[in-house]
Amino acid sequence: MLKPVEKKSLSDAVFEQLRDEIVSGRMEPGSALPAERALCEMLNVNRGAVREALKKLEQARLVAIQHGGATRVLDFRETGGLDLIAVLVTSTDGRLDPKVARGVMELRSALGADIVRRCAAREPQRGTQLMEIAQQMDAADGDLERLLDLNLEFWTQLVEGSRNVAYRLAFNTVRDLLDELSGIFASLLAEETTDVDTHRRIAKAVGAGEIDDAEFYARDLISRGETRVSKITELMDPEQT
Amino acid sequence: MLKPVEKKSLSDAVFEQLRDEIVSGRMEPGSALPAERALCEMLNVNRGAVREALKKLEQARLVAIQHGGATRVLDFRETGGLDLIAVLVTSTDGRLDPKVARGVMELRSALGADIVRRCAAREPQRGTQLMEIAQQMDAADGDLERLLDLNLEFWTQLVEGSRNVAYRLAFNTVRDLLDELSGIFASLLAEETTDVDTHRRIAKAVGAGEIDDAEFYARDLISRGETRVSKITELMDPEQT
DNA sequence: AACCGTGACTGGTCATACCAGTTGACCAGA
DNA sequence: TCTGGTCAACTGGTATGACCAGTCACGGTT
Repeated sequence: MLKPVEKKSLSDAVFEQLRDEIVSGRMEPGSALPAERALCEMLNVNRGAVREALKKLEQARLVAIQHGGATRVLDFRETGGLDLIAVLVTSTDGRLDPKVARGVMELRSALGADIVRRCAAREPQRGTQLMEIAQQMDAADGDLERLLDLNLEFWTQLVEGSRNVAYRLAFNTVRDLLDELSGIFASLLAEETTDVDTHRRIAKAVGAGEIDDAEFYARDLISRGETRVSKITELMDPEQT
Repeated sequence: MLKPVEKKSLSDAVFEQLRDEIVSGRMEPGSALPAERALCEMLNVNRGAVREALKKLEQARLVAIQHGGATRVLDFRETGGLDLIAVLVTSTDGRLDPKVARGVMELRSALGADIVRRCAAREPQRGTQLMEIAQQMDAADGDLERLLDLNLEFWTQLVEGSRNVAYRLAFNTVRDLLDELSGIFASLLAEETTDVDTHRRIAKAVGAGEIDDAEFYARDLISRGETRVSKITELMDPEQT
C-alpha cells in the first residue's frame, strides 16, 4: 500500500518543531520563547510563518502570547486540552509511551462503558443496525483491516446513539489517535476486533434496552485492549501498581 | 472585583467569527469558504490576519485547507476534538445549550468515577492531602467562591493521583469550560461543592485504598450536578428519554 | 469521446514598513 | 526615600505588494 507523501507548510513545520520542544520539556514552563524576529532568523523563514505557528501554539494552550511582552511557555499538563494526547502518546523518538497509552485505554474504557449505557437507554433501536454490522463482521471472515473498519462503525453507531456531543468529540479524539498509530495499536486491539460474539451480545442488549447487560459486555470487550497495554506498562515500569 | 479588560487581536476576531458561522451550521459541511483575498476584503483586514485565523480553524479541524484548491468546511461532529465542547455549550446567543451541558455533566461523571478509582488504587497516600482540603472546606464555612476553589483543588489532587495524563487533559478541558461559564454552573454545582461530608468520605476511602467505596461516594457527589442539569434538559426537551 | 495544454484561479512564501503595547532605566518633584 | 513621569528600546500586531506553487476548468486537439 502506498501512502500519500506528506507535505507540510512552513508554518506547520515550525509549529511541530516548537510543540515538540515544549511537550518534551526541553523548553521549561514559564520561560520565554525567542522573539518572533529572532525565530525567523533561527529557522530561516519569514515572520508570517512564525506567527501562524505561534497562533496555533497559543490555541493549543502551549504558550501565552502578550502584545508588547514576551511569548511564554505554559505547563501543558495544567493547561492543555485532550487533543494534546495524540502528541504525548509517542515520545519524541517515535516510540510509544506506555504510560500515556495506558491512560488512553483507560479513558476509552470509562467512556465506552457509559456510551453503551446511554445508547441502550436512549436509542435502543440502534440495536438493529448494530446487529447488521455484526453480521458483516462475520462475513469479513478474519480480514483484520475490514474488521477494524466495522468495529469503528459499530462504535460510531453507539456513540451517536448515546446522544451526547461531548462523548462524540472525545470519541473523535481517541479515534484519530488510534488511527494515526494503527500500526502499533492494531495488534493490541486485534483480540477485541475479532470477537464478533461479544459485539453481537452488545447489539442484542442495546436493542432490548438492557442497560446493565450492555455495559457488562462492553466492558468485557474493551477490557481486552486495556489489559494488554497495562501489562506492557507494568513490564516497563515495575514500580507502578 | 475588577476583571482585566479583554482585548483580542484581529486574527482572533476573524477566527471566532468564522468558527461561530461553522458550528452554528450557517456554513454547511463540504461547502467552500471564500478565498483568502476575498475574506480580506469582506472583513476589511489584511491577509496575514485571515491566514492566522484559517490556520487555527484548520487546527481545530473545522476546515480543511488545500494548496491551490479551496478551503472547505468540515463536519465538526465527525472531525472535531473535545476542546470544541466549550464553544458548543453556549448557543450563539450566549444561552446555555441544555443538551450539550447534560453531555458535559455525563462525561464528568464517567471520568470522575474512574479517576477516583485509579487514585485510590495507585496513590492512596493522596488521602492525607485530600483530608486537609476537606478541613479547609469546613473552615470556609459557606463561602461559595472559596468552596469552589477548594473543590477544584480536591479534584486536581485526585486526577493527579490517577496517574493518567489523558484524564488530566480531559479534566483541564472540562475545568476551563465550567470556569468560563461559572456564572451559569456555580448554582448547579452548589449542592456538591457544599457537601463537605461526602468529600471527607472520599478522602478517607482513597486513603484506605478502598476502591469501590471511593467510587461509590464520588458517584454520589458528582451525580448531584448531573441530575440537576438532566432535569433542565428534560423540561426543555420532553420527548427525550 | 478521450486527451492534453494553458490560463485563471486557489493557497504559500517573502520583504518591508509602520503601528501599538511593555518594560526598565532614568530623572524630576514631593 | 519614595512617587510619578518620560523616553528609548524592546516586544508583538497590522498592512502592503510582490511573487511562488499547486488545482481546476475550459477549450482545442487528437
